Amino acid sequence: MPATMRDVARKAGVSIKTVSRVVNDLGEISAPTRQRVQSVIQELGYRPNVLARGLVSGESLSIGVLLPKITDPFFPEVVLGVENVAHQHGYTVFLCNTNADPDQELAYIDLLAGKQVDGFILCATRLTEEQIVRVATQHCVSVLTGRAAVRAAVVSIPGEAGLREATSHLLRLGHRAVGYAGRAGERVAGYCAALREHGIAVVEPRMCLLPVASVEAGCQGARELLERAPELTGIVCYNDLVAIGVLQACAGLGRRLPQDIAVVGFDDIPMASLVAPKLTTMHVPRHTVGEMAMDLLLRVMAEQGGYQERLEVPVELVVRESCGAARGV
Amino acid sequence: MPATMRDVARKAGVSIKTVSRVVNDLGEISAPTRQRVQSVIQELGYRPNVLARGLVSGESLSIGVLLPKITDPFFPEVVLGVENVAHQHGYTVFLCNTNADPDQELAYIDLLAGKQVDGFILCATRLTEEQIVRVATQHCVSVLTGRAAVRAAVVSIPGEAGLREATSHLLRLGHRAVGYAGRAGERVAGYCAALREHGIAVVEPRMCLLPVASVEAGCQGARELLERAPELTGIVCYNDLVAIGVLQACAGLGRRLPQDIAVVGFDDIPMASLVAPKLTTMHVPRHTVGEMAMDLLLRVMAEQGGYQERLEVPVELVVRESCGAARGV
DNA sequence: TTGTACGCGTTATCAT
DNA sequence: ATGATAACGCGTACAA
Repeated sequence: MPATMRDVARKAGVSIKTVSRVVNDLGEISAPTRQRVQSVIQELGYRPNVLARGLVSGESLSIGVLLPKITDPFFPEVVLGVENVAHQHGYTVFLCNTNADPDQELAYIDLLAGKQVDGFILCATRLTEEQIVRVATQHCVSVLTGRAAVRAAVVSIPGEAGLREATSHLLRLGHRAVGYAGRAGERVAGYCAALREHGIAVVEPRMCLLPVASVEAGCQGARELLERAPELTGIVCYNDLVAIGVLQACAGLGRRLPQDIAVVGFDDIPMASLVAPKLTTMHVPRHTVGEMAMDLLLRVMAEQGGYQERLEVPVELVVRESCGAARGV
Repeated sequence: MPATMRDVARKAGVSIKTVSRVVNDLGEISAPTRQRVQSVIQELGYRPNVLARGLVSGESLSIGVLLPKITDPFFPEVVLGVENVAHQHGYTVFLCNTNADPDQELAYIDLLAGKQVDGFILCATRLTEEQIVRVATQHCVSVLTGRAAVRAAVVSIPGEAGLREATSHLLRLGHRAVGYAGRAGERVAGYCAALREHGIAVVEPRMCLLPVASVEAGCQGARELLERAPELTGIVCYNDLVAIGVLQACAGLGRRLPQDIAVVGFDDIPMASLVAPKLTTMHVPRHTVGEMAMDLLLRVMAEQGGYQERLEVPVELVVRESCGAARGV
């Protein structure tokens, strides 16, 4: 059993309150007493019980980070960024994998609320906007999402603008038959918008909507897509995982990159520059994103309620090899 | 402010204890009372304060997972495995990045001890064995390491045996001039052992000892290594990151794989099968490893003290393309 | 079946 | 400068 304040107090021959004073460095205490207490603390290896302290103060100095799955290469760097600033401010982070299941998200929020966490960071949440708002009114929350309208404190990844840029890149390179592979949502919208801007018709068979964004799904999807629309000379993807799957499918089908077909990804995960050919992709500063999310949460917690703000993550096209226009790394 | 037991008790017109009884489902209560209390609980959205409960019970139902950096692709899957079984048993996990710095490890252990965590999982710890033992006597600890002798509860990754197998593979393929790139420790030892078994001299210049195991370090190291020992026809690596770095260096130097030179990695991280050529490597069942570590910790926590056990992780050679003997994926 | 009283380790109020 | 004492929210003896 670890030593308590009482133990220290007894052994030092002072009251509990006095021990509390030296532990919390509250001044109002004589030098000799402080010395004595401090040495007893050392001797007993006393360490304050943060839980008991939290019971009084009402804060646990812990936060919860919810994400679909830490094995998705997008998240580790984000989590690192979150943890860095959290730790800097005295917070510890609970990591929770929700499997992209809203019920599990809700369950975890409940669980952590019971542990009195001071705030939540919801990454790529699958909750409805209504649910998010509800959670945000009951707790301090910062949301990391690609979705457009969320009335909460959100760090927003501009999926639509990003895919618009990616698509435009291919279009500018002269591609006309450009397809899309990935999940539904803002990102396809960006793809469609770019086509329209360039006066190109959006045709259904050139889009392959995937339920999940993984290498396997991308590979399978690309196979179907290229069978359905063999005229494609370019494919823009929901993210890098899908793009890598597309790469594999092309390799299997004997379509060479970038000569026969161009591929663009999104996220710039570490893998992106290691596959062959190196992936052209939209770079997302994931570590910074994590820092932004935590910084934002700190503000939400400071405001204590209903705080709203919207931060846009800067994304940037990184041209590599997979689209035949290598200008950089 | 969330509702407390007292609020519920007052509103339901019963005592606190009665509320406690229904919350903890302790029987000894009449059906109508239970009904009434339960409905008030719903109404007020009451949720037990786990911290307060822990103050009494002495357990927080939280554990801490310490690792160098979650962005190292080895860890996410491990953490997922840990969290899966932790969650199954009612535990929540604090994730802590220690930057491979023993001081930060110790600091985090102290911090989490203050939060009354019930146990720690130390991944790839940089603590000395003495320090580990000390921590393990004060707390419930399970250690994930490649190191040989640690008197604690450990999940051991057989680095020596693994590298012996990797090296032997190249040797069996006819390679004689085989080098090593990576950190010092058991793994080089395995490399040396394999050479000796095959009657090949261990020569210093063929080994490149790296301070860190990263793609960059591997790339740089391989450049130096191949300059120093151009006769090499094979390089076994500390892990896949280093191996991928070696791949890059070879590409830069115009050495083709696997014709000119063979490369073997360790860990079988997701990237390993996505780079070109696909990496031959020692597969480590990382998700299982995480489960093992948490299962072990559960046993340690159950025993309450000085529990020792040693689990060996099964590793397995996966032959792909990078060593010119593709037989599988 | 239900309630009272105390303790868990800490902070905070108010005396002294 | 120092110390009683009452919270904080909950479990557990022990009564009633």
